[in-house]
Amino acid sequence: MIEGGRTEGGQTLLFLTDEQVRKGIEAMFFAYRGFTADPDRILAGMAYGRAHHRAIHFIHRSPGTTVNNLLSILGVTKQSLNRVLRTLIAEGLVESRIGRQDKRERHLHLTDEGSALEQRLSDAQRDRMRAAYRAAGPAAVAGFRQVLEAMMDEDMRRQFDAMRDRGQ
Amino acid sequence: MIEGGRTEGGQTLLFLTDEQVRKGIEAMFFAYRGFTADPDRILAGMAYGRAHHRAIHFIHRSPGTTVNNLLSILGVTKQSLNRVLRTLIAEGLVESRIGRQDKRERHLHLTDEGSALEQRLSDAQRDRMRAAYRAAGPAAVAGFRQVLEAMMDEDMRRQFDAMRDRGQ
DNA sequence: CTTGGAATGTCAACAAGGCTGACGTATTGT
DNA sequence: ACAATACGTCAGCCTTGTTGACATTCCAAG
Repeated sequence: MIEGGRTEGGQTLLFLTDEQVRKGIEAMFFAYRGFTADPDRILAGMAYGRAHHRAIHFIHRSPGTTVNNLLSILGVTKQSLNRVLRTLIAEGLVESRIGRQDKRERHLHLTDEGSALEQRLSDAQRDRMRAAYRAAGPAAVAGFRQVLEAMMDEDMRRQFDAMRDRGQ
Repeated sequence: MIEGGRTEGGQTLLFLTDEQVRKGIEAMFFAYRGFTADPDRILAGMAYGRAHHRAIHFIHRSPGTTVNNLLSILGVTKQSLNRVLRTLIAEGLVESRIGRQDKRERHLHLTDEGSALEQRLSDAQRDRMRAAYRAAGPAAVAGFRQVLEAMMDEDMRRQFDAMRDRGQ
């Protein structure tokens, strides 16, 4: 299906037709829809959307992160993020603590209620991801991650790799 | 990194920590950003957006497709799609031909100008995808596709597989 | 100690692109 | 003749992104 060859130098060559690459593009499109479908369904009833989910996810992932840090991870403007954070704080899902060293900074934490929602959302998303992983097998998962990482922008890859170090 | 085992029955078991699955989720998030970044940049100057890109892509992919068909592929309402199609038709990028057998249907085609834009957009996106494929290697690409397909909703997978048959 | 700049918050206005609901018009099939 | 289908359109709403302008608070350098 996808042909690969090796030169003497050991460099991998891929003989990819435009058609094969296009299938990859479309797979990405459809898969991302599935990827967001479950959290979207959960959030549909509430006054929250995908933007709230993303904020909650990364606050959960990096408790105490600053607004600026979150900004660069999410890749949106502070005004856009602020609107989301404001509602989350007002609704008691997120707590914003003034920094101790630098009192300009706000450190963000999930409240118990926020953690509960995070759990609900990520459970749904993780279930789907886990099912996909199981269906595809370990080798496929490794390849999946490799291609995704190669598809990121430089800055994002750095962010991602930095999070890898801190993670697990 | 990701451990896999096999039972006697031949069924693959994956021992995935929540952490590993979460990394997959975040990889998906960051990669999708990269995935759309290039077309977004191109479209930023024009009066078009991601929605126009998607319509153009699938009209290019299935010339003569009907509005209803496009609707179910894109997963949006007809009002939403109509807004996009209206501008594309008005700007002369898309042509809408009344069906011959069923005159209620409109068959959509790209004009030369529409094809030119499609080319620009997909060139950028394909370059990135191709680079990622090359960086990751053939085995990784196969795995990538397997996981993506497993991540889709049922209906979408059917759509996708149907397009596979017609494709290449 | 003053001041420039950084980090944050907030207001206003706007646009893209989703959505629902309602309605109109051809056309087709029963 | 009539119901259903395919499509277009108007109106209004929501989320989430954008820019621009401005206030506040604080750190750090002069």
